[in-house]
Amino acid sequence: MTAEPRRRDSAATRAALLDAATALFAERGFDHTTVRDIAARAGVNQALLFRYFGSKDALYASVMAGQGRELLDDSAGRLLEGVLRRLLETGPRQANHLLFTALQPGGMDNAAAGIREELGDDYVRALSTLTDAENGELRAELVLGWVVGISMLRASAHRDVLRRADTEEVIRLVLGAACTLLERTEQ
Amino acid sequence: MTAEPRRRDSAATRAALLDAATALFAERGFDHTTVRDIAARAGVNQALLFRYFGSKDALYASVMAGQGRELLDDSAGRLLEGVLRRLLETGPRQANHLLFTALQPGGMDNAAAGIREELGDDYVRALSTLTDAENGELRAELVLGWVVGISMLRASAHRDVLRRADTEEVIRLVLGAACTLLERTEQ
DNA sequence: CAAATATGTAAGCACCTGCTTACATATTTC
DNA sequence: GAAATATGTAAGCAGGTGCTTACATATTTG
Repeated sequence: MTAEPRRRDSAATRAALLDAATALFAERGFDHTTVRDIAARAGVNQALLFRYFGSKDALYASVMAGQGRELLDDSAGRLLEGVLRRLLETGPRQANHLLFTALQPGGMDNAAAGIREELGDDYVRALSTLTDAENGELRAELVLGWVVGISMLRASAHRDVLRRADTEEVIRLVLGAACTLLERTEQ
Repeated sequence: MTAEPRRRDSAATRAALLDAATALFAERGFDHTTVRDIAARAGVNQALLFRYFGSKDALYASVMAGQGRELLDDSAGRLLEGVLRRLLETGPRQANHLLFTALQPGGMDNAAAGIREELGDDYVRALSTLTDAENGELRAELVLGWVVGISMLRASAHRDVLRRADTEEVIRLVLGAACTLLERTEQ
């Protein structure tokens, strides 16, 4: 078994491209990330991006398919708390979380658009299980919106109140307010 | 009395450009609005955009200076309700309100960046007068984040729960939850 | 009226973008 | 080992972007 890295390894370069794209899309958003940026960070020729993924949109779709649901890994009850904690604990640099690049308007072709739609639905569905009010979907959507907004503000270059704030304090405040919307609190 | 429109009128074309830019930035965001789009909607030659405003960034700064504070026109107590109502009552097309284009990451030069900073501060300052908790600023920032997130979700192409929802119902839910943050509370 | 100035127009430049092509070199297959 | 294939590289294309320039025409000024 030769453990030496092969001088050519399609799987490795594919993975490097995916990692670089994930990081850059999260940092800068879709529009402000160029295929040359991605290839450079991956240490790879940019033509390979198109050989392995076909287009920038398709690469974005791959990124979202792999990473977009990471925040959903919590049990239903602790979902909101888990989402907030992960959001608040990520470094300021990647504060503009991937999920929320999906909400930016315009751009994006149909392949990527399909992924976006599913993703939002998944979060809303998970959140709406937390309440049995008749308008549970709306309540869940409002809570999702809160998380989105907090993420946006954290990513905003000039506003640092949220970046400097204590994680536990933020979680306490948000959960306290949100539980008036999601009637069943964490168990 | 010549009430006839003059064949050449710098003030009028300047205003037309400003109006067109305001609408397009709100609809599509900064990046997805081109100077040619703006000039076309204004019915004006695009070179005039640069004669009257200097650059696309400077035009954006002018737009924000003029319109960005429109949501602030309410008395302090009713601020949140007023902001929400205006937000929810604007047509879906311009749902991506101007204020929130300012939160998109990257891009934007220094002229525009200065305006953005002030703007957010104004909203937070207005909101933080509503609570006397020691971390009032953080609480205000969280509430601002909620408004931002709701606006983002409304603007998102594929999610229409918030667009179809009853305005009064949304306001009732958000105010009910937010008052646990902004009321004169414990501690 | 004539000169000076303000306003409008068409064309294009320099740069960046996603993407493609032609080719070189490594790796596998027979 | 030779042919076939997989992987990497350099260069460039077509289209879009913000912005500039050279010029035409309307309006104001003396």
